Amino acid sequence: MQTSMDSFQYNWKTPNESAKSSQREPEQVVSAASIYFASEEEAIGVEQLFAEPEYGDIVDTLLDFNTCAFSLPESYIKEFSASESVVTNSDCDAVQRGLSEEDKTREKFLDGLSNGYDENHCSISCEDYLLDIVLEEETPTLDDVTRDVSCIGNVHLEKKLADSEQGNCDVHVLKLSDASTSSDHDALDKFEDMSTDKLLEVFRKMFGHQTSVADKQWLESHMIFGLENQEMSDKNYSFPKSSLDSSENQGVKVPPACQNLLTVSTAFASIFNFRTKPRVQHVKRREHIQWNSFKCLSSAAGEIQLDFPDKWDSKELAKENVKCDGTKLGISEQNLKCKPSRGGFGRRYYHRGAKVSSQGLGKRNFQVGCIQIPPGLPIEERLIRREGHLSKDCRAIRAYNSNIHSAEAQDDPSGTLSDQSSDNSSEDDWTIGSETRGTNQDRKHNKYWSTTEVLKLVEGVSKYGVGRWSDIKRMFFQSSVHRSPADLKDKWRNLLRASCRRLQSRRGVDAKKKHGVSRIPHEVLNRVRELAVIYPYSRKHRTRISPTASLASSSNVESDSQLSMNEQNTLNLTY
DNA sequence: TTTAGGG
DNA sequence: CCCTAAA
Repeated sequence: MQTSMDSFQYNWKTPNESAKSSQREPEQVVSAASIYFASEEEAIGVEQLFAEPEYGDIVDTLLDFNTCAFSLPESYIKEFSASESVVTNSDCDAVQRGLSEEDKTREKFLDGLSNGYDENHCSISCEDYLLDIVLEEETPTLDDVTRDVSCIGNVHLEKKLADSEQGNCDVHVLKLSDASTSSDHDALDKFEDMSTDKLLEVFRKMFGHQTSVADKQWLESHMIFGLENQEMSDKNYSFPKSSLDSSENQGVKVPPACQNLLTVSTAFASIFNFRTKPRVQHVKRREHIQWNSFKCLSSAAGEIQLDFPDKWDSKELAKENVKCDGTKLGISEQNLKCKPSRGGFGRRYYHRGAKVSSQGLGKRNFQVGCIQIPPGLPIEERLIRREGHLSKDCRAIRAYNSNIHSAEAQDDPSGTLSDQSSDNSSEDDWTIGSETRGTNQDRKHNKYWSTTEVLKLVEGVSKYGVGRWSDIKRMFFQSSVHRSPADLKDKWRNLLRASCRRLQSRRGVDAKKKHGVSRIPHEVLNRVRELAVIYPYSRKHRTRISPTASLASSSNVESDSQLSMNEQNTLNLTY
């Protein structure tokens, strides 16, 4: 059986020793590691842990070594646990004896260290600790243990043969600071005078618990350090002057080198105190679809700092949110956008930082976030239908539903509608306007206005006047679900513009006629103009029209006379 | 909810 | 057609 040490990546033993020990008694190669705590707090934490009754048995033998092992990956821990690694030079059997018995206890001990403890944190602490460990390949002399002051900011791990005559028992001394050695020569001298047994006894009195570690050096170091910690606590964590090598250390200031020690010791303290260090909470930026929620949250909270994407405009969204298209995944587009970033028709995306008004979202309370609709699940349009006018959300949902039922008609079921027979003729000559424009499925319908519809609109305006779009809709477009009062208004405005354009530039109109864009009969346009005179659209609109109209009238006498003539006709017209 | 008006 | 402010 190989020694556990051999598998340890750090070469705890010199090759010589390793060979020696494996030659002799491979299974009895033992190592002991001692930890010198750099602060009293840490030492107390360990002491308290050791004082736990259930751990009392293993404390004496496994404690220090487990401390090291715990800093290692689990595999190492297992290996360490498997090998009864801590043996005193005085009693190697004790460990073996206790091991089988204390196996469970030790596991519990190790579990306890990590129990309720964030694994990451633990490993981080251990990593930090390990990073600071510097192993010495050379076998230090006895003097090194006592004199060596490696305050280079690193833990100095010294491997030492505690007793060359009992070479099968290694003692690894893990020093966190040199404070113990150089400064307290007095104490050290005292301890040196003691016999090992005496030291053991003193140690037990000092620390209040039993230990089977009978290595003299180990005992001395621990006791000296204990004394030092006492001193250190009195000085409020300022290191003893002597402990800080040559440079004088004044007051509370801790030299950088020793800050490292504190770091290390903190790692230990946190482990032994079962305390979790406060961890930095990272706010991860999530998918774009949820980003708006984050944004609103942040604005609500006011303090949360988020990593906003640099680019949050239409193009990025269009690229990255393809899957988020409301028509594809049932996510209402309205919830993805806040403010128009580009004009025109078609899909629009919104700049960051804009507000979403409740109006834009309809009645429902989808202020932020998105509507997740399970695929394949149709949505009840009626729930959000408003009086023949489909809300935007409803339209998006309709588009979604129409995707599901591909064969379904574009019109709504119309079961709620009263009469449809009246304008069958007008619906015949609808032309789908945007079919050539790509997939603008989120638009309402893209149906060009037919001539009959325009006539109906003119009729309605002549009857109700301009502005009573709801009435006109109710009277003349009752069955036309796709024509909302707003649509009528818009169409009227367009008609008005068209009529003015015609006066303004005959060439432009002709060109448009060539392209088939305008198929509105002249008579209709003239009639529109008449009505515009009778029913002023609005002051703003008039001011916009009037200059052109006056211009047209001045340049074109015929149209002017025509206008007056039409005015006359208007009075006689009965629709 | 409807209308006006900007886009 | 869409969107929003205002009524």
